[in-house]
Amino acid sequence: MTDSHHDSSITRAEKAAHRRVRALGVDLGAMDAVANIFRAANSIRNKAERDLLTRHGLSFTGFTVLWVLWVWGPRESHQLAEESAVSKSTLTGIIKTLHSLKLVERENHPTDGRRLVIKPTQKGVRLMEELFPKFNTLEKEVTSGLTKKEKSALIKKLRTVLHTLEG
Amino acid sequence: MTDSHHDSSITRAEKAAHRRVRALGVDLGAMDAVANIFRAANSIRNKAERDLLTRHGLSFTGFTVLWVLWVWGPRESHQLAEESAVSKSTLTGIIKTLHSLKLVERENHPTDGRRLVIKPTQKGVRLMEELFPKFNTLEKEVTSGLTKKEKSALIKKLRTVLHTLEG
DNA sequence: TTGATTTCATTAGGCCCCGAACGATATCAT
DNA sequence: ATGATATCGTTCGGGGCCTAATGAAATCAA
Repeated sequence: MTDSHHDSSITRAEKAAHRRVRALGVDLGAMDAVANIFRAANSIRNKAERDLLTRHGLSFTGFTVLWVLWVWGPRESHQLAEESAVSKSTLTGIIKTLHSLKLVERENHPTDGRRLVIKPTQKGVRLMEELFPKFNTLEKEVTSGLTKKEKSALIKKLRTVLHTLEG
Repeated sequence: MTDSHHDSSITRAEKAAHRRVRALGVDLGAMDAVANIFRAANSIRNKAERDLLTRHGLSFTGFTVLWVLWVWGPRESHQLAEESAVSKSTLTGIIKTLHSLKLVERENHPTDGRRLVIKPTQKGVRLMEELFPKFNTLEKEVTSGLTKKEKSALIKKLRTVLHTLEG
């Protein structure tokens, strides 16, 4: 049906949406692009939680925060919130959960009594060393329908969207 | 730096992540593809809630559910949950919220006492007729860095990911 | 130095989100 | 017909998620 060997055909939901909005002068390309970004993100998140994270008591966001700590090392709370793309109050709750799992520690800032430094524990580091390769395997699986070149093209387009949003 | 006129350069966060996992034999293309899908979805969701939905008392998911009802017409509860990509128990809460806003009605199924039919109210339909064009404008904005052809290519690749996940 | 302002993390309140357990209804077997 | 099974939506318990309000600590002003 297409010139590709991958299955990328339109879904029933998309067809119905097109029918509904056809008369409204809508940009269907923009609509489908955004809708499919959400569908893909939801699907991948659910799969990761189901197949990998829930058994360790981790939510996807908890995993993300621990990942950021693993990549960047100990961080102050507000930096960690920003790099994890959650609010400070959300982070308070996440850190509480991760702390109860003994995956992170809180330390007082050496000179500023208001600030908090979060660092991964040895257990947290070990968990990421175990989990991250498995997570990457999952990432490989869900993108296995795309060639290396196609993945690069996808990444580039998504970055363009992000730069548009930030600019 | 690239052959494109759009800004799609790598971010500081991506560079740090690459440094951290370089030695682990990881598929960076798969990693960046998935990470950027999440970043894009989060950014667009936040923007839509902030600029458009919160003032109407709608969450992004509430908007999605109302959108599904608008596109498909009255739906049984379990269908609506599936098409909105939320669990049944989540839908119960969403419907409660939408009902308190007088945007949807619940009706008993004509022959099966267990089932529930959800339908948008006139107010719900009017709100979608007002909101959807604005939402599409936002969709156009966030994808304005891409040509029509690039949008098609993006859509196609995301559908491939979704078909891989479902298959 | 001490009062006002700023900048931190946390709490409070409200909704979203899930799986598991629950009650009600429908269906199937016998 | 009636007991067992399956299928609905809801409730419950526990987090995630936000903004606004709060309280503690640092800084600035005079």
